[in-house]
Amino acid sequence: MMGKLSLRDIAKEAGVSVTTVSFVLNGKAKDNRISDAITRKVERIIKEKKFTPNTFARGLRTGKTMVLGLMVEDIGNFFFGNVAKTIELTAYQKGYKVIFTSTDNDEDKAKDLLLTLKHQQVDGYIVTPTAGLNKSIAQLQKENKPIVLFDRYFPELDLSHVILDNFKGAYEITSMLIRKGHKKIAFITIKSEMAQMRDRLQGYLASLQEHGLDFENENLLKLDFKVANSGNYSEIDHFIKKNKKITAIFFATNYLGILGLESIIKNKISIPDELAVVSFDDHDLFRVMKPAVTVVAQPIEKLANAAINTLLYLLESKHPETRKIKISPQIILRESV
Amino acid sequence: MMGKLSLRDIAKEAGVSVTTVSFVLNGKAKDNRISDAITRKVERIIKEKKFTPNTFARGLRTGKTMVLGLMVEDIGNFFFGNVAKTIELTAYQKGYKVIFTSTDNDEDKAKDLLLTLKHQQVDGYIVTPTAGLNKSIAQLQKENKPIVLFDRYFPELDLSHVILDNFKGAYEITSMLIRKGHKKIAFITIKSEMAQMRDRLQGYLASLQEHGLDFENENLLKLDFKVANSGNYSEIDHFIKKNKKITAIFFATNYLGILGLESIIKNKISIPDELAVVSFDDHDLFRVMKPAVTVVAQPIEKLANAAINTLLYLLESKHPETRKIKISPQIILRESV
DNA sequence: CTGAAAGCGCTTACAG
DNA sequence: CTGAAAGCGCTTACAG
Repeated sequence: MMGKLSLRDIAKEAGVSVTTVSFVLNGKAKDNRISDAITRKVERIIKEKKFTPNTFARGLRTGKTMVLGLMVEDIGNFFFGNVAKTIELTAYQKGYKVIFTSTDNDEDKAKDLLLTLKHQQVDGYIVTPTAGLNKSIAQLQKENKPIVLFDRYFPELDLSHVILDNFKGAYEITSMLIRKGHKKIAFITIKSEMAQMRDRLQGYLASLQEHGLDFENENLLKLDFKVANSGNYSEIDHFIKKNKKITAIFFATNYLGILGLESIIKNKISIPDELAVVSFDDHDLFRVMKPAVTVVAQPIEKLANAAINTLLYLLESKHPETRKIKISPQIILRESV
Repeated sequence: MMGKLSLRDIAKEAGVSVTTVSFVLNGKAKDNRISDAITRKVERIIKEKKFTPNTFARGLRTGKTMVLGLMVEDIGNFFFGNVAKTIELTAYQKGYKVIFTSTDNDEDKAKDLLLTLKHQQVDGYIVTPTAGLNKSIAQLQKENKPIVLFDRYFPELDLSHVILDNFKGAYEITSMLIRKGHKKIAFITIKSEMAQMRDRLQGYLASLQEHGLDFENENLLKLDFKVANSGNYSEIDHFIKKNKKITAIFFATNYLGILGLESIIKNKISIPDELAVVSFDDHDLFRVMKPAVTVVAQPIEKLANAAINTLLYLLESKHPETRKIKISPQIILRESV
């Protein structure tokens, strides 16, 4: 009795053809000059019977699936989990479903997942790319699939993307440290070719230069991380013990910051008196701990909504243009500086 | 050129009928006595052309969608985010896609989302129910939809579920505190009728009783929380300041624990010397902070895999039986006791 | 202002 | 051992 209704049933009930019902259902009644009286009658019956059209018949016919594919690094982490949540919400309001996958920053896995999404015939993609994914993405682009890169992008591809203004965030927080009198500011980051990590480093360097400070190579630590939290604590610990001259440390990601804090606490270095600490990306820990840590925060909802709205634009526009969006980060001042 | 292939194209290429191709595709070649030679030829062509059958045509025809609906409290939090990730992975390996939704513990939203999932015609459900969702769930059950409740359940419904053994976790960690000599143990929880919160309280009470300790009402705090992190810090702060006699606090959820730690740190109470602290649910913060916090952890992968495997069993079995699974929690001893 | 009918790409009962 | 054909429930170009 439930879910077994078809257009034909509604048509019979209303005494009209399935064509008419279909037009009403799709808001094309006006365009096809269906009379108001009939439109209203059909609408009433649809409501009464709680009729919802069969997704598969519709998908088969139109080639549209109303499903979007979301590929993130790790749906289990705070940032991407909340991004997914926001995207899902907005997508649902527009009638789209979202299926998601986690790459764990593994290039081969990411390539596979992209193919899987393609086989699902998703209508559009929001992708947090791994390194090396540019070819697969370019292929998808060639097939005219609407696609939005998120959090990272490939400078060489002319594709819509939504990213944080990493340069600006790093620049501003470094400048803030300098204004507070710090001259020896360490920067701890990961070895990565991805644009967002490069931009953070550039922001740090630009701020030093602009303020007439020399960059000292011994103040830069580049760690070998494949995945967030895979981390090796001892290198950071060693670096902190060795570099007694630095008065401030800027961690380029939150998991680096957490590792660093572990080391700083263990070495009984007092924050912020002996050492000021700032980090990219907010985290519960930074907010709750004493002293709380100053961060460059990513406005999650803003980023997520920019991504889904860009994708919806690409889907709905006949001749869409590439949109490249940079969201300004938000500096949250806390007690660690 | 891509994705435009149909059964007919493969059939033409192989010089057989679409029927034959369909049988091969669905592993029914043997049953229908298709010759090995032809089977292999068709398989080769399918592979060469990278043919994948149209999901919608298949769904329309079979009524199966190969999509599962996952409804959690909040995909953005650590626990549910990682549950979703594990479920997604196992489901994909079995050829199912997963669409997810977050209820934010809002009963009306949950009801709505359940209907939405139904309209998507998902093949099965994994649901973290909110209070008051029993009727909607019962309705779904009446329609013979495979459904697994997760994290919480309705004692009055005979439905498959996968939950943590909350009673056992609370009982064991309370007993551990008592063995360490604590006699005044506070329990801070939320006002909730859901079984899992009740079981935690019961575990705490049972342990006190078993060890000959009287339950004292002033040691129990029940807070009015609708959603995780909506929290009102001042009540906890007030409770901690007021109850000077307690030597240990057991927080019934991790967000309560985090709020509590904020208060304890602010009041400069020393852990574990003046006050031992334990919490239900692990969290990054509990692991990293000094002193690290002892917790009753939920084995996320075990829980998630039990849920998806139960659902797959319900989907694949002709006459499935209800499965009610309790997973044992894991006590992680850290420095806070 | 409205309807009859083709066709999207599958699966499967039936016929041989 | 294999194929012709119906039908799942829609959308829409076409005819009136």
